[in-house]
Amino acid sequence: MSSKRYDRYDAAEVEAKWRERWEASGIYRFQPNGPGPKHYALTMLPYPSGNLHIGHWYAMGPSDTHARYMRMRGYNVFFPMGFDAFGLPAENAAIKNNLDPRHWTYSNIDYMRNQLRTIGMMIDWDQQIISADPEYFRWNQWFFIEMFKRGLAYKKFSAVDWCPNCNTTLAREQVVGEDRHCERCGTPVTRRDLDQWFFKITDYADELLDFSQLDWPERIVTMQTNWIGRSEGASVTFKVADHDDTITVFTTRPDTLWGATFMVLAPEHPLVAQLTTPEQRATVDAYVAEATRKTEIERQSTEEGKAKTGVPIGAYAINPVNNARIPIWIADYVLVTYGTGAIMAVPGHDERDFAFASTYALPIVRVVAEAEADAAAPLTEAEPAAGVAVNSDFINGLPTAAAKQRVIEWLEQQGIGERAVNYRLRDWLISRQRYWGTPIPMVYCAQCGTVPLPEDQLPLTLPSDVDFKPTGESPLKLHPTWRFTTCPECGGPAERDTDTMDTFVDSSWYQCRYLSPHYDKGPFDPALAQKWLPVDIYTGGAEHAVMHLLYTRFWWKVMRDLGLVQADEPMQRLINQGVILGEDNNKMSKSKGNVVDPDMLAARYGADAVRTFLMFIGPWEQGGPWNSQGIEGPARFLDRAWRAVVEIPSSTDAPADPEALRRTTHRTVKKVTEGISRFSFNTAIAALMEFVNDLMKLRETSVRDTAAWVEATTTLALLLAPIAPYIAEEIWEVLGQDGSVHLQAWPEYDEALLVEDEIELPVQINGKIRAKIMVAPDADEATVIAAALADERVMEWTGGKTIVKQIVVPGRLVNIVVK
RNA sequence: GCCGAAGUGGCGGAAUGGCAGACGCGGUGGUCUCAAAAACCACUGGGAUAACACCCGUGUGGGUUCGACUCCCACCUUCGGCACCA
Repeated sequence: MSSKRYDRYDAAEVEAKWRERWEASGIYRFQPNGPGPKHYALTMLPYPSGNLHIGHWYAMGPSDTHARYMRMRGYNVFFPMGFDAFGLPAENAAIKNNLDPRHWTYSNIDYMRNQLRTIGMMIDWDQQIISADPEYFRWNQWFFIEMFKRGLAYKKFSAVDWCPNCNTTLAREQVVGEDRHCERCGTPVTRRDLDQWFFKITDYADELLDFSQLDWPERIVTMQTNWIGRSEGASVTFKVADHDDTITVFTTRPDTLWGATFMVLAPEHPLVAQLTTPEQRATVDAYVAEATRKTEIERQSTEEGKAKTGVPIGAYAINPVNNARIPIWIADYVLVTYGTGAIMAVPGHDERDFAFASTYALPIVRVVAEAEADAAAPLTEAEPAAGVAVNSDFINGLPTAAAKQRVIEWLEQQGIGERAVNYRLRDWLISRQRYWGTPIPMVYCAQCGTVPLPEDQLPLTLPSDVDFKPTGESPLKLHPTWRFTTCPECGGPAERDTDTMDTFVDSSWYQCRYLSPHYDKGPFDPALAQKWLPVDIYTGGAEHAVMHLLYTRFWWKVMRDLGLVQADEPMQRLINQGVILGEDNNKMSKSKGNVVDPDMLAARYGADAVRTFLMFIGPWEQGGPWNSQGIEGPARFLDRAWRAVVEIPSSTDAPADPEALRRTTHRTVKKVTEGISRFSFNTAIAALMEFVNDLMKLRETSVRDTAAWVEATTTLALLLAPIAPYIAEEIWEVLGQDGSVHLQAWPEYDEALLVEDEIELPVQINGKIRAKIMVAPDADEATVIAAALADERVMEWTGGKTIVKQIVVPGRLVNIVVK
């Protein structure tokens, strides 16, 4: 042991030292062909807002801990980082402060990269990607064109969601909440009719519903499943009386066709205008106008089931099963965006139809009952439950499931319907009327139509001399020259698409690009992709459940179908960390004044302490409130760990058992190993705290001069390495060990050392603990019971009573049941 | 309304059928100091007691079990997600 005195651990100094040394020695460099099985650990890349907040630390520190742990376990770990650099804040800053979004973004990135370095992650910055780099977004454009060629990218004129604050359209996933507000800024969206680009994610709807190859949180699986919203049923075509037109509806209950007593079209349904009779024209026009106004302003305020409104259009449809003339109505409870925008109304067995029929005195017929005999039972409310068909001709008596099948067969025979599946999922709208994104690489030519740019014209970059005005039109459209070009096919005059892509495009495939960020023969190097993809563990927030996490699965499947990747899913395992709240238990926000500044904390306590505390707060997946006093605990713990190793005790005369220390060491290895491997960082740290507490006591005993002490302290450094990488490295160095602690193998524990010579066993009488006995851990049942019954306290409780039963759980307890 | 998760000391949490409250924060008392800070030591769920014994205790009410924070049923509360999806 050196005679040097280490009296204070100076986190700032030590951390700065190791940051430099690590970077100089390149211990975190990506080694694509290095030894060990590959492990690709990925954490969601940050947006370069300009400042790293505590939530970033919470997401990244523990991810880094697990990645470091895997590396010490012998895996060749890739744990990259980059920046999701396109997006509105940069452009809004441009408008507000007259700053170039490019400059704003890239200077933020430089600043944040330094903040990220502070955390102490094992990032190889040579692998970084920045999505706003032309060498990156060029491949967004390449993918777009590939998808266009395969019909997976298409342009459509339709009613779309518009955020009046962000001044752009949004994808359906990006409109949230009851009031249908913009996911980004919270402003309620409106509707606009626009010509926009879509990615055909619905082509993959069924495959996206298959989660069998994923180890993802149940919550996310459920959210995606609900979002995709598959429902099975039939499409049925109704003739319109005295018209050549037909109306097709989607129903999940073809078995209730005999109960369809009217039909309802969405007010926006294209046939409304043609079918409305002259007498009804005025009423219908007024209703349609009102519905349009409502949808634009407040959409459907879903005051559950209340006040369903509608008007008849004067036309009638023919119910194909019984040739009944049923009136056609329009009502805004039927949505033009779902199914065919038209329904057959079965008031007897659908709550909404029942409410509507009740309001407008339309006939209600029972066609499902609990038993055939109940065919005439009155209906006082809708009965959507399954049963048996009644009043339904050839399906009478059939249970609902069989009845559905029978009717579908009949419809198919008649040629008026077929089995059909409907999804709630809509295609992904990716056009954005903004500047700071990937330009859409398409050209519109009067002669040749819509033409993709040839590959040698990629990347199509953004002009820098742009006037940023929140006009609702893309600044690219207002640029004097940018949009004007020549047609790649005929060479004639043509115009570019002036919208840019949704920034969720950037993050849909970025994990592939990290492997070869400067590769220029394709989106990524296929050899590296072959070895390193898919991602093994992906960590990040759950707020992306039906946006990024759905888009990236879709994108991956497209890449697979393009032959770029092999697996079926992009990220094997997903862990969602929780959210760090302010001390007041509210979401951190500047306006609430409850924001915690990680830079300040790192300066005061050290990055190690901040990391450790964040992991110690509680289960990572749960998040929780910050506690500015709470960080003192982990800070003290690290300081004590340091002192346990370096402080020279005044005396080591007190006797102690080195074997007991060895057992403690090995038990700690087991607990920490189990904790980190199941992302239960808090219990791993608690085990280390106990260990350090023990070491603090034992350092003033004779064990300090034994091999057991050396084993304990080196093990401490190793176990601490993934959690608090700086202090672990410093301890490692002080212990005189060679190389970096981060290049060492994770310690193994010896099972034999986990066993105590003698254990304390609680003895219960009738399920209540009354005594404790000392026995050998492997003592047999008879021995244990004998020892228990011989115990003085046990005899007091059993005296004069009959022993009915004796339960011995080896190593855990004894229970004696008496009467 | 539907779906999902969660309710444990003053606080964050631990224990997933076997000693409830590990570990940490906070608190109380003490040591050191001229004093303070830091550090260290002891105690810290409630009742009761001089102290022990003992009794109660994991949202509420039932149940299963030798034994339940843990499993089952019903309910309450909180937080998320979806919400006229035919």
